[in-house]
Amino acid sequence: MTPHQIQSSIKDFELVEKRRKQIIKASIRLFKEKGFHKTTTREIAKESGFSIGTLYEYVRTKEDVLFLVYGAIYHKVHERLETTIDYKHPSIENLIAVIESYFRLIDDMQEEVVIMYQEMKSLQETTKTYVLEKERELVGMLKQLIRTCHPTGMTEEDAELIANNIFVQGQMWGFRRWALHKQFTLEEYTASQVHYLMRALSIEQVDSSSFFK
Amino acid sequence: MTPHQIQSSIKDFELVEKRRKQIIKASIRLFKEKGFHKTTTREIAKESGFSIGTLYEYVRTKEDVLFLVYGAIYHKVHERLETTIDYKHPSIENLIAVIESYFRLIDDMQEEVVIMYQEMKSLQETTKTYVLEKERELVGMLKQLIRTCHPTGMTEEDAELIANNIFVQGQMWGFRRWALHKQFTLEEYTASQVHYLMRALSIEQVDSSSFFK
Amino acid sequence: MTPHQIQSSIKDFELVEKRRKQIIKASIRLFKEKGFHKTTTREIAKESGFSIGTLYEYVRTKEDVLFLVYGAIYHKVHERLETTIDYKHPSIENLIAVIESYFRLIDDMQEEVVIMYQEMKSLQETTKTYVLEKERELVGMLKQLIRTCHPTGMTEEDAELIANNIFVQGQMWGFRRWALHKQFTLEEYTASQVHYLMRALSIEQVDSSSFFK
Amino acid sequence: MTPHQIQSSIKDFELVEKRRKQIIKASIRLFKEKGFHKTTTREIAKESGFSIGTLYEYVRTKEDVLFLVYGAIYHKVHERLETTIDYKHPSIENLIAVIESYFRLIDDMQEEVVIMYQEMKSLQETTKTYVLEKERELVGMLKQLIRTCHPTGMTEEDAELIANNIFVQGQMWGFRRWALHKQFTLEEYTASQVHYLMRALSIEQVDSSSFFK
DNA sequence: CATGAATGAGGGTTCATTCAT
DNA sequence: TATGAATGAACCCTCATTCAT
Repeated sequence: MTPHQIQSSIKDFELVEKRRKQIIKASIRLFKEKGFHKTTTREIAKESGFSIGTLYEYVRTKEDVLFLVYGAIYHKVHERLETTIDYKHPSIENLIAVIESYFRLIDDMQEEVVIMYQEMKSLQETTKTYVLEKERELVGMLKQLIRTCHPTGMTEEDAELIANNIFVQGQMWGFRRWALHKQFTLEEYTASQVHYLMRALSIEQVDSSSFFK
Repeated sequence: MTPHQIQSSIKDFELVEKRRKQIIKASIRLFKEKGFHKTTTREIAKESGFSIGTLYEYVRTKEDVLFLVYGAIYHKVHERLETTIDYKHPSIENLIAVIESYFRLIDDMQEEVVIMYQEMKSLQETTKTYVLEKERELVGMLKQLIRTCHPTGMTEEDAELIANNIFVQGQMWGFRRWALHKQFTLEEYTASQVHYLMRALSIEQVDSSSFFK
Repeated sequence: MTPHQIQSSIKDFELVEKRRKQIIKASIRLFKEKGFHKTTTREIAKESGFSIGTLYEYVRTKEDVLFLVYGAIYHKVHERLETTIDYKHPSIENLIAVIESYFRLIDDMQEEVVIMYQEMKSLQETTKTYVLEKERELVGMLKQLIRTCHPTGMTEEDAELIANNIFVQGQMWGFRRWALHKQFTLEEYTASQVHYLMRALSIEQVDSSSFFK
Repeated sequence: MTPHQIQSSIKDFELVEKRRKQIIKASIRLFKEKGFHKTTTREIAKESGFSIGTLYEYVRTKEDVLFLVYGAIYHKVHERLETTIDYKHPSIENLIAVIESYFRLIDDMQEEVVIMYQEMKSLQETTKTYVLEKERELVGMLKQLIRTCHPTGMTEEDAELIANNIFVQGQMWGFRRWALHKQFTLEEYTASQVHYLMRALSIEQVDSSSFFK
């Protein structure tokens, strides 16, 4: 199941898209503030700019709303990775660029990241499966890049671990900002993590990024 | 505010302790299964072995229960770090031992970790403050060890980052097990993370741990 | 008020008739299956072959639909009695023929009968009045026939009672089929009821009907 | 499933009985007036004399309430038949007495009878099965009496038919009172139906009942 | 101290009806 | 005439919390 398959009684496809965007935007705003459970469907409807009845024309259940939000977040991340990864000429430089770009995206979406981690238990099995699938896909993209760009090659497992580390370090910036933001700007955080990553990968750090000189 | 300050109408302090232990145990079992929100106070009372009325003699609100659970979890982690860290003779070997020990604890408490991440938004401000305080304390312990054991010294910031990384990598083992457990045993995971950490810290890996040879 | 007086915003009378026939047909199908209350206006519109908006061009409220259905059912029964009753030469034979014919109609309309009995409470006062009026009219037709065909005459009350009995026995075949259809075919049921009726009326049963020999 | 098996979260069995009696009484009052569907659970609670929350301590769903009502009605009828039927000395006189007694009961419970017929479609399969089962049982009691008391014996089918007729004629007095009560008192109605029944059974009417002389 | 019956605010969802296009 | 998106009152049910026993 994907977010696009959520049933709606509205026939006009473009309208569905438009309204769902409204719903997603409103929901993120609300979920950030109060969490999924404490947000009522009425609030979602109101913040979306229409009535409760209308909300339920575009969504079957409250959980659908959460699913829509997940879908939107993953879509954003996927898009970002997709456009930044240089599949044709994988390189350490590209890996670094991808990390920077990914961290910057997370910085923009800080709260969304928090939502993702907090509400997974609220999903039913089918939707949870989809979400995990999506996560795996994203991590897979990083992993692939790591393997192909590493000069001496890496085992599947090592690449998996590093990819997960990078992925989570990105999210960390979102969900542990109370711990990190006092000491780091985004740029510093990124630079440091990249720095340690390069060392971990035993790669001579080059001046590839604008952050190092 | 600390968990011990939660008000109870019962005078007998030991009884309070005993009952709260029952509550915590029961709650963790239930929260693991269905999450905090979908668990009812009635269920908590029943699983704890007494009536709903009695539950409310030892706790003022449902949130208190969550707070009690958080307190118990932090206590466990704190205790573990406390007993493993060798304050008198900090060393890389000790750091590795601490990491191993911490990861092993997380492995035992996998679900508890999930609970922590999922329900923070449910906490009210005062309790949330306490929880973050506690986290900072735990990360601080790691940070301190890292700084003191590093041969050439580290900046405050670098130590903070590394400590956070380690802390989160531990939790990762709990909340991303669907991604990691297929490829790694706990031992492999620990070994790999330690391996990369050592490289990141530019430390010649020694056979200090039972996991390396 | 009669079903024909239900207001419609459409001017074209023939179109109104046509659309209402569609509505009635669709509604009966749906009411049979799920009852009036559990059938939604949207479903009625869809099953009728047009949009919800269109439905409301031909009907003012959901209750109007029910009223339309009642009207159609009564019309059918009325028509049947009308064409079978021999007003000019009332006779026991004709009474029997009418009963047979009526029972056969009920057999065809089993579910419609059920609908009638189950949803009367849903009607508002004005429509309920109409429905009861209609019932009285139908029973009156039977009653008239009974009085005129009885050799020795009957009191008003006795005829009323017998007419009601016959009327209800017909409906019984519809709404108690779970009890009756196991033991009787329609023919057997009719024959038996007629048989006992004749005895009750102290009439020597003749071979008037195809069912007796 | 029987009404007694409806789950309740209340442990005190006697209290459950008491509260359910209140619910049944209140519900009958309301269902009579507005029908099952137009009666809200809040109204039931209020009329029962307690809060909506309390209602749901004694009943799981609104349908349970309907089921409780059915159960109560059947219980009454069953009890009446049970105490009136003379199993040891079945006789025409006893049959007549039973009919009189049954009709009188129906007269007392007129509205309840209406409820029964109108809301069956609202029952889910399991409860519907129970209800039909109960009906069969009641009709079966009448049938048995008819067979055993008839001087020359009757076929199974004939007894079934007559029993159903009697049963439905009783109910008729309840649900067609708009048609019958103008012309008959209960006593007259009973007398007439018994009169025709005796003729139908070819039994010389005796002065067995107080209604004939 | 323990019990569990009672409470009622509030939540998710439905659906008859309207009205601009 | 026909459409279908929009509306919001109202429904059923849950569950944290209280309090008399």
